[in-house]
Amino acid sequence: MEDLSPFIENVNHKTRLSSENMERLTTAFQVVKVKRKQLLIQPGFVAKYRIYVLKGAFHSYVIDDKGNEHTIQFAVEDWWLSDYNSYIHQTPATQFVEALENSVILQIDHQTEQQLKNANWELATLFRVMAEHSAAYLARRIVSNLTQSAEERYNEFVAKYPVVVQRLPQYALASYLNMTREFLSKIRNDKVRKK
Amino acid sequence: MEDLSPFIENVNHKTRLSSENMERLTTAFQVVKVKRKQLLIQPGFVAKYRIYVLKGAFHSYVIDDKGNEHTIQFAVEDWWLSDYNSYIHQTPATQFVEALENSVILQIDHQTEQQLKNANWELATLFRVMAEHSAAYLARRIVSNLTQSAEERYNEFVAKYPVVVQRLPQYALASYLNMTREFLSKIRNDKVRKK
DNA sequence: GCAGAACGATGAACTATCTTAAGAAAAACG
DNA sequence: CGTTTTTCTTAAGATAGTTCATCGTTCTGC
Repeated sequence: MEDLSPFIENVNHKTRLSSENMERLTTAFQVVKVKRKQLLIQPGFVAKYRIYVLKGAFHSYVIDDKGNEHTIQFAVEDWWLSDYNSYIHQTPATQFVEALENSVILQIDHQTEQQLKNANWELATLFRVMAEHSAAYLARRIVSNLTQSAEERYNEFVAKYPVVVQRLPQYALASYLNMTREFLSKIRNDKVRKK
Repeated sequence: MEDLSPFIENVNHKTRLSSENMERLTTAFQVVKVKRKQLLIQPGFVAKYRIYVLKGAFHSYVIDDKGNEHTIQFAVEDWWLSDYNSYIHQTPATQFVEALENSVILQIDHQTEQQLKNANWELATLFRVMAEHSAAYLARRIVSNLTQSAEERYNEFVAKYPVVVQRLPQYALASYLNMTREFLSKIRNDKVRKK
């Protein structure tokens, strides 16, 4: 049996739910174990699930015309993840969502989410707040990509998520920060030498 | 008297409202005329309003440490705009929102929006759908910034918003596409010569 | 615990994009 | 309208970031 308390706290932090509604919500999610390298979402298929990470790490990425992989999003414990375009609009995904470690997730499928939102005020509010927070977060990320140099973006990420950095493969972090793995390697090393 | 029909259609396209609720919604917005160069939102002040453009054009931008302006977002007729981080979380803004032309907007203040969302199911749904669409849109934009070259980003923008391009100052478009005005100028000219 | 694969470091050559500067064109506004 | 201000173009030199190729290291699955 998995411990759902991080999930419950995460949700209550967005909007306080009555215990019946929390019960409704948690039973709407399934616990799923996922092996490293396993794909949860693939281009061409509609993203059926919204995912919450109980344990482990994921990244979502696209592959461009030249065959290069670009990490769009990370998720470790207590983070949410999907291909939002695909999930929200129920259109075919363009992203891969892949486990970076053996992981345990909670997932809710789109149809169940719709039912909850239509049937229940508090739960509708929860999903609204989640969408608002996502939008605000993505807007911040766009600003940082528009205004900062590669090195500044790296420094910001390290400052914000010092623990996460340790767990991510460097090539994935590099492409998330919009630079090559080689250049990230150089940045890190220049930093060490300066000391 | 302004014609609100584009606004009404825009809203109904997101979620169908009963006529009473549409009435509630429209009366919650104020019509405001704005002169070119006028600022609707400024860094340091909390963004009080969510803005819908009835007529005219706007851009939001930040100014970085070196004094360079970066356009984050455009809005012409039938688009929505704010500093979402500031508006959603009611924290001080980091962006300017400036009129590029003499314009007419509809605006709703944060408190009124909260009241509508708390009092009314349909209207809460509307704002949820808006947030979901914003998040999905911003996610697409991040992907395009991560995977495309400067020229590809420009081509995509022209293909998507051919009319809008005509109306925007080139310096604003350049910074929105994450390049210098000079480089955008070069791209456009190379294109003409190739013909 | 070992073999094979995946990952990270390094350096040299290269290129996309930026910077600076100055003049030309266009637009704003009295 | 005319003039003042803003925006756009051009071009040369500079640089942040990429590409490619290679090698050592670290995982990882069996």
